[in-house]
Amino acid sequence: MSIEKKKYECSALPKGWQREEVIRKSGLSAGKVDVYYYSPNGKKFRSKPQLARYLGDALDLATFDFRSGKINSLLLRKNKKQRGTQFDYSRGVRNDASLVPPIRQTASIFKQPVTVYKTQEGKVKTDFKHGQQEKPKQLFWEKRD
DNA sequence: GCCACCGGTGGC
DNA sequence: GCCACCGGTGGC
Repeated sequence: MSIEKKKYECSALPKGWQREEVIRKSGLSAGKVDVYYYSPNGKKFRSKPQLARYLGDALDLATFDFRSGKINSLLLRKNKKQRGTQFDYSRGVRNDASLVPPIRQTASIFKQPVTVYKTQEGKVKTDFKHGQQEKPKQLFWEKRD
């Protein structure tokens, strides 16, 4: 059947991430479009908070519009409650700018695989459905040519 | 048991 | 009233 389902690369995200639109075909909400994302290793994401938890500090989603899959600077103003653990990057901090948000989303700036470790910040909510803590994981891959 | 899918609602 | 988010479950 021709259920509209499309899964494409998402340009606003690092290489390998895909965005999918699924149109609901029945029920009261028939016609509504659900948006999902898939990490390079195939994990499915249903919401921006879920994405943010997974990406941690590796990518700043502040201007990322989950629904459209694009960067929308208007989100900066209307931002919801931010965790207190935000770092003020605008001061004269000397950092390796390429590794610290905000990260340019257009280019593949990671020259090597990036591994993110879950740190012991905010307590994760009690979701033990999967029985184990997430292991360190590779979030993106280098483009090969 | 998993997961794709629609329902329900909290927060705006 | 809308809609982002996520709960719950039917169907496999």
